[in-house]
Amino acid sequence: MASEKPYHHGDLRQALLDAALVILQTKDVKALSLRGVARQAGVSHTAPYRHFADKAALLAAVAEEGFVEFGRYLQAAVDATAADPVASLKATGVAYVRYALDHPVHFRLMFDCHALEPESMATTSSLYTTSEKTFQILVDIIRTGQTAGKFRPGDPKVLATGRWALVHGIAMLMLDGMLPGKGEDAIALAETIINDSLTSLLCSSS
Amino acid sequence: MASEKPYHHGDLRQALLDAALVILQTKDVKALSLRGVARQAGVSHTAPYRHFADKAALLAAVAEEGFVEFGRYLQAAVDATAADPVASLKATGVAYVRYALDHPVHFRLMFDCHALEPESMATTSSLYTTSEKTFQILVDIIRTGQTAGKFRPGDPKVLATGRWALVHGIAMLMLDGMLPGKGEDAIALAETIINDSLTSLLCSSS
DNA sequence: TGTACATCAGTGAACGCGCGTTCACTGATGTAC
DNA sequence: TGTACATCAGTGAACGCGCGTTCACTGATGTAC
Repeated sequence: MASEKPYHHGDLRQALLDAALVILQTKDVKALSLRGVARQAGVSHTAPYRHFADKAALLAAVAEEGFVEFGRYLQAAVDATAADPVASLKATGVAYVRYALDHPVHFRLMFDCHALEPESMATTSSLYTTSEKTFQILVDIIRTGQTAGKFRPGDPKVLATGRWALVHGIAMLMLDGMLPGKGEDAIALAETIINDSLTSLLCSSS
Repeated sequence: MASEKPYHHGDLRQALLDAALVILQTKDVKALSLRGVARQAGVSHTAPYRHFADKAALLAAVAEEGFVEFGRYLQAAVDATAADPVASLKATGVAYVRYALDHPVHFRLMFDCHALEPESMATTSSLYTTSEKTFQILVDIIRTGQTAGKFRPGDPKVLATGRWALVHGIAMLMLDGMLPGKGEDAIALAETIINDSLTSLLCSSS
């Protein structure tokens, strides 16, 4: 029986992150408190301080975990369309929006955390590199497509930023309830917009 | 001398909204409290209840004021380019981003408020119609451009949504510190992306 | 013009709440000899 | 194998804070006669 809960937890750090995940699935960002996370993990409200310097550090860790999972969504889309950069760009765009709709509160938190004060950069620097990697997926697709002569020339970072902004905007507007449709209808709308706007990237010759 | 502050304020409702504006210029969204607004307005912290049912109602009013000002930014861009729908679309896009960078906290609040519970819809319905009007500016440009044969055919609402998502994404990513550059450099990057992506809307014949 | 009264706008004390953080502590674990 | 001790992980009381909201109130205004 594991009912005899031991004094030492084993891996409280991970348990706290999992608890935060549970909370994010049902509550608002502002409901994500240090005390609430500890409560959800079934531990005293000061225990988290053994594993995180302060609340900001915990939030940054939660955000980073989000980026890792987010990266999986995008990578899966790339893997499914490896041979075709155009299809990859479409698929990652849809995956981007899908992640946001699947994890609305987490998604918001991930980008909120980026706006933290520079002083707390130290605790969040790994968050920064993780999110950088996510963006890199997009840049790589563009570069591959350019090499293959599918996409028009231009700084791949700038082109990727344009795609990024588009899908990020779709995701955000949907989370804020500004666009019509729910669930798969919303995804369908996102797909339409993503595909429509893709022509601006294509080589006119192809 | 107006130093003899009268018991009755005169127009406390507007004064509270102005006070909220002042706070939004320097503080975070979560620092925008009912008590803080009253403090800023130099009035007791219960006085706002004479003019707003609760905190949500005050925030909704602040958000709505934001959309009005936001609409002025966009309309000015349209007016400056009235004859040319393509130029209008570029100009409104840049104006969109500029408003967000000029009023970062307010901008965030405006879209956060939209995600309020349906139960508080009653207090915020005028917020909804105001923000609808703002979107309508974009739709009108597209429609005009289509009539003039500049833009490709298609549901103007869907096309407008694509443009909206793009500029909204740029604005959001910039506010979250995810894109490089500050001030006019940031605007320049936004302009590049906006102009680049415009080709997907143009008629290939023109 | 004057007076009685209803209405409205703003006050200040009080409520209960959850929060982040600190502190001295205790229970459990591992390590050196 | 056994014991002493340092180290680590989690506890629970306590702190001060700002918040949204309620309540009975008081000061000011306007209106009916």
